[in-house]
Amino acid sequence: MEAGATHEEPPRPRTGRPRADDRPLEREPREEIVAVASRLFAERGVAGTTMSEIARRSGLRQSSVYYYFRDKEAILEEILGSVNRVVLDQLARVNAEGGPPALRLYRLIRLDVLQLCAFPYDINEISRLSALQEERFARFWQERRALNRAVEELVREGIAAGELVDVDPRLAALTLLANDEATQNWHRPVGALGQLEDDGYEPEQVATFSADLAVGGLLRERARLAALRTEARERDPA
Amino acid sequence: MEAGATHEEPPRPRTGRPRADDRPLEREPREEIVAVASRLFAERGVAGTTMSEIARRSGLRQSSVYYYFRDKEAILEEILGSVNRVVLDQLARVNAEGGPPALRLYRLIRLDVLQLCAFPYDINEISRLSALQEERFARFWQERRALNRAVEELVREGIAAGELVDVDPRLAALTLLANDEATQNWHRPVGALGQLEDDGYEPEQVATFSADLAVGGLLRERARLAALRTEARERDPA
DNA sequence: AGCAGTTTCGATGCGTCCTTGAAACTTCCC
DNA sequence: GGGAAGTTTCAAGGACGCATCGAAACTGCT
Repeated sequence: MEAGATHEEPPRPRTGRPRADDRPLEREPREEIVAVASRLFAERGVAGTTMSEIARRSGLRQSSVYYYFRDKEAILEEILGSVNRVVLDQLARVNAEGGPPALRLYRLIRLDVLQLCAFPYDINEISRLSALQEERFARFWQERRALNRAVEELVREGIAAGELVDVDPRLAALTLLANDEATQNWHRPVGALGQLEDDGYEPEQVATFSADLAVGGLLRERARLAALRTEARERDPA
Repeated sequence: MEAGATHEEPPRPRTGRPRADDRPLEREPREEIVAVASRLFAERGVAGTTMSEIARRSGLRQSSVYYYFRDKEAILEEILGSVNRVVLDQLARVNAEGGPPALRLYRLIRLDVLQLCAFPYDINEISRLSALQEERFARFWQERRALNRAVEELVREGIAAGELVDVDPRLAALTLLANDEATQNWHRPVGALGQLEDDGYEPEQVATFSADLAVGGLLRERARLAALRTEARERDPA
């Protein structure tokens, strides 16, 4: 992990008892488990995903997963640890680059939806689970609240600058972020909401449309929207 | 149930073995179960709700629930049977009353959000569950698709009439309805997303804001929005 | 060769929940 | 009063999934 050897690492023999399932492993077992679990959680929900299944798809036996994670929720914790971080980082970057609030808001929404399409999760179920174990998911909620405050501030700035119509910034932030989370409900790479014949819209289309709708609904001069869209796409290519 | 006696029905002695829990029952056991389950499903999810808990809150023992419903999902089926029906009925009424497409769209969104705030459910979990048993939830999805098509048509009309900007009606319908379902993610009468300090916005505020944002984002002349809002509120008082 | 460290396995205990079946207690009607 | 029908309870049967434990199978070093 320290020097060189970034490509074509020769499959150095792993220490420890060999697996019963002898598929060659592509990445670190821990990462593999997280990737597999992430997908399954989104597809079937946390409650609906068994440790057996996670193990099976990771090329392990059920009990071996416990070598890497204390329990199922430890896996979830790891997944949730990065979800909001990514968006918060993007936000920081967008704010650092500057530009009018409306543009920054547009960019953030678009990026948020793209991120959620790539790593979907059911905010609702997360919420229910974390209600049971507040401490364990404290960080997730803390970052989620930070995101809310940031969007709130963005809206506030936009109003002050005369770019956006006069709305309640807090209510707007809550609604905008909830809408982002909703998008992935029906636009899922796999499985869910398959009942909805969603015609396979690409994440890019979905993200752009969501941003258009949201910012379009807040902008005083709708004519500016096209310019915002163009600039956002240029600055944040997929 | 046939004639008169709509108020102050004397608690006519029920036939059958008396309950261990001797609270007087306010409504038909079946209805009581549905009401209780509906609340619990929204609060903890279907998977997270036990038949024991449903029974307990309905004043019954666990196994007695099976006298009324074959299994847990039969209760869910009953709940989902009405969820979309209500909105579809409202839509039919709105369309019958006529008026410009933008107004009808505004009214529908507002009513939809109000309905979802009153009877929240996790569309995501429903989707996962129904994927496992397609037939049982066929009606729900059928009606959900009808709703999608109706909104699509509304948007199409609005564009044709020159009221709305030129968007993909299908993508718009999917997004708008998903957004409605999102609102209840954070605006819950009880429990969920409590981590989000949502300042107790009233359903009316939430619904109006959602409709403002959505229709505002589609309307060519944003100046018309205030009038639409006023008229919608008059025609559909809470 | 042998010991230490690492990774995995198989078996098992435990708890939880769903579901069923037979019996108990009630009112209703003949 | 007695049988029929309706409603509920108690008790028990399964199924299933989480989590733990001790042992097994490997590498690497001495």
